[in-house]
Amino acid sequence: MRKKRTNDPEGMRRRVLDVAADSFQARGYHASSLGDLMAAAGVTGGALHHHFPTKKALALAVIDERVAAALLETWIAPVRAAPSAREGVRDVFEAVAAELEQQGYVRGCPLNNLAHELSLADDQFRAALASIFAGWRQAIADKVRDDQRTGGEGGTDPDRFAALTVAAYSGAMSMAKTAQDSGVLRECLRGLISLST
Amino acid sequence: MRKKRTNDPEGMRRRVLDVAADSFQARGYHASSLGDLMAAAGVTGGALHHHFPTKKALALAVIDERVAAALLETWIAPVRAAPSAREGVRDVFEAVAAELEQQGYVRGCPLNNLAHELSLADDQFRAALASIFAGWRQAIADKVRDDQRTGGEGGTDPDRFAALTVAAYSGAMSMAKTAQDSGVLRECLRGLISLST
DNA sequence: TCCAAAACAGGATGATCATCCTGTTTATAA
DNA sequence: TTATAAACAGGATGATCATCCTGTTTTGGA
Repeated sequence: MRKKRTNDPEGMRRRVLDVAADSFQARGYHASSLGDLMAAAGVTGGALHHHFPTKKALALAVIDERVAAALLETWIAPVRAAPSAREGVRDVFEAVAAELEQQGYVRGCPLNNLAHELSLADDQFRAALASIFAGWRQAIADKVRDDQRTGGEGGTDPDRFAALTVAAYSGAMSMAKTAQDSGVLRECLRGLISLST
Repeated sequence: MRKKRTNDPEGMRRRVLDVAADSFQARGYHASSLGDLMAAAGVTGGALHHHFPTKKALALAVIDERVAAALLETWIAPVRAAPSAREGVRDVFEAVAAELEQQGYVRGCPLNNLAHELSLADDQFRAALASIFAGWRQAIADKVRDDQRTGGEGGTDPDRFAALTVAAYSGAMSMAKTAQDSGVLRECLRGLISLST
């Protein structure tokens, strides 16, 4: 019997973060036990504790590295790349709605899920989540300002539009998750569009 | 030493529900231990178990009796009593914002807080919360239809307006809670109004 | 008055969970 | 090669928690 082991700190860290991000979104922070995460990731207690000394440290890493990245990928980057803020917002709503429809269930927005459970519990959690919200809003507002500089988009207040968009999306996802029906997303998008044209 | 005790089933049930509703909103369902609730309500384990056999039963009672009642009081009744749907919505937003400003902190919307934590965990929770959301939207949509019947309110789609309003409010409260700043509520309200006039 | 059921008391129990601790193995740099 | 730290293993521990159980008191009806 040969003994073999290959140390792979980055890979192990990544696997734990993958499993934790998934479980936190599906079951929430408190309902996700470290034992479950260890089993799901195929990681021992010692390894987990080495990379993340506490559960809180793990959650902060999930927020900083996974939740922020997910928002960048599904919202911020597409809006920046879109021809206009309004078109970008519409496309993201529709893309998310389409994805939810084909997967058949709604787990909600990772940012909102964690924000509700953690922002009152711990100020470090709160601050980390708040800064992601702020970056989200700013990306949309900046895009509106860009549109205004290059001719389009009349007198829309960029910050108001951004706040309303983020709020409408977050709230729509809340309802979609609770009803397990992504139709609300499209309904809210139509409301946003029909009001602003 | 005289022994005295006055049975007060309704009062005891009410006190437990008060404490539980408060704690569920402030700390969430999982982070609220029955021991804490017992201490805060001044109730023994036997009494608690007599009125609510399980923690889940307690939470369902909180949802059905307290969360639903809170929404009726702060949203549905004011909107129904308002001269128009739009004015009702605006007044509620402003009333809530004013209340949050004077109390100095934001605990979020009880319905949304519980919806995020519980709707994926248990289908009975999910269904109870979803029906409250549905009633909320319907009350607003009905008010719009009333307005249209009595002359006002042009071609606004009642269901779209209701969905957008509830989503915007829920999402704005999410952000306000995470940022601990009620300003977002007013910002979103301005966005809603400026788009719809 | 008497009795059965409801209301309440308070401790027991077993399971769960996050953290910690003591080792062992692998990588790195001198 | 060797020393040192990082990476990993796996069990121990103590605390917490929801539920249950046995017993006592109160209440309302017969």
